[in-house]
Amino acid sequence: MGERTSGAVMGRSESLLFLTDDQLRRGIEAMFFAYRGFTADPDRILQEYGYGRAHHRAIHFINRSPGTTVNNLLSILGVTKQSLNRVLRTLVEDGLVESRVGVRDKRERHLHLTPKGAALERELSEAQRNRMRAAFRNAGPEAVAGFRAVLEQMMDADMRRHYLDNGEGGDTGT
Amino acid sequence: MGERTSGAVMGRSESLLFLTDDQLRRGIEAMFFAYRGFTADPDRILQEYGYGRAHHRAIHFINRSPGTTVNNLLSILGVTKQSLNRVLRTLVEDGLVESRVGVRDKRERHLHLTPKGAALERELSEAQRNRMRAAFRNAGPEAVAGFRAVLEQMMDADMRRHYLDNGEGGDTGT
DNA sequence: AGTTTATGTCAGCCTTGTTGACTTTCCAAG
DNA sequence: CTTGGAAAGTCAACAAGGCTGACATAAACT
Repeated sequence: MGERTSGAVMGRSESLLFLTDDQLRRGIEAMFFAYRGFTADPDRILQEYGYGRAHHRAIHFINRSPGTTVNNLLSILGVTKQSLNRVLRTLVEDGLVESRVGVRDKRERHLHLTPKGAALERELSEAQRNRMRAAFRNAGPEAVAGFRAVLEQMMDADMRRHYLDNGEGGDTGT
Repeated sequence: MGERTSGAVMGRSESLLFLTDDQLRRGIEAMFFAYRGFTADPDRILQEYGYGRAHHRAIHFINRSPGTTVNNLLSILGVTKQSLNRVLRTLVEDGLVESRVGVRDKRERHLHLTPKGAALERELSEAQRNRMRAAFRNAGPEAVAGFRAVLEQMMDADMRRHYLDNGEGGDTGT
């Protein structure tokens, strides 16, 4: 009985019950099940249009940073250029994304959503935000702060950069 | 300017800043980047063995519920039996999983990890727990409670059942 | 002029999901 | 005892979306 706190030895310190193996396992499963819920609604919508999660990711980050380059998108998404290109090509062909040759550096392509692309983005993000909003509302502001704190710690360091690069926030105005 | 709180109209109520569209978008990206980190370490290990994430999921839930049936696993993982069967077959062939014919109902197969399977499970979950532990420790117990509260709200209702079916917990012993 | 960078593209491979069709086993109800 | 249906397994075919490797082009940099 009692708590196994694998790894570091800790001398029966009271306040570390949240680091027991069982608590960690629960955290792991929470991530697994929650991520499924998190993607479920957009996935349903995407299916109607014949797109997949990869298209959603591209659309999301182009919308977040209009005019972003292919290279920047690659470093955010962490896939190969061949993989991204396949997705991007269909989005351009279908008229959801516009690829503009760079002005200062003509090698670069700057990506923008067309009105049609922006419309799909709105549909997708609305569905996802609805679920997130319900979860946030039911859990309360304190929980939301904790949620974000833990997730931020869970990211790879180089991804945290992309996450913090916008919004930043810091204090929530307490 | 000011906060757009899409969806429900709310009369400038102070305490709902955490429900602005921008906060929700930040939450969405936090999930995206964190899930990548969450799976990164196991993915690296699995690659060495020639397995994928699907194998990890099967191993995890067989370990959590030894003797579980294929059908139960299917409802937890939410994939088709063909998909699961392909993964399960390789795990059985490779001697990581044992599939025992049911005693009471001989149609059912009860799944167990072999010592070899348990060893891989340990290696995988240790890597994943290490990251989770570091995130929990850096964020603190309050944040962990919030993290779990939000994730639980984000799950589909029928998945919450699988999540709560073990551990349960409720209070963290305040 | 030569090198590096940004992008695109072709070809082929793998994992992991899907559907559909079919079989075997075996419990349980008629 | 027979039969219906559930549980499990299998085969085949397919698609999405990862990957590697090789190669092409244009532009920028040195």
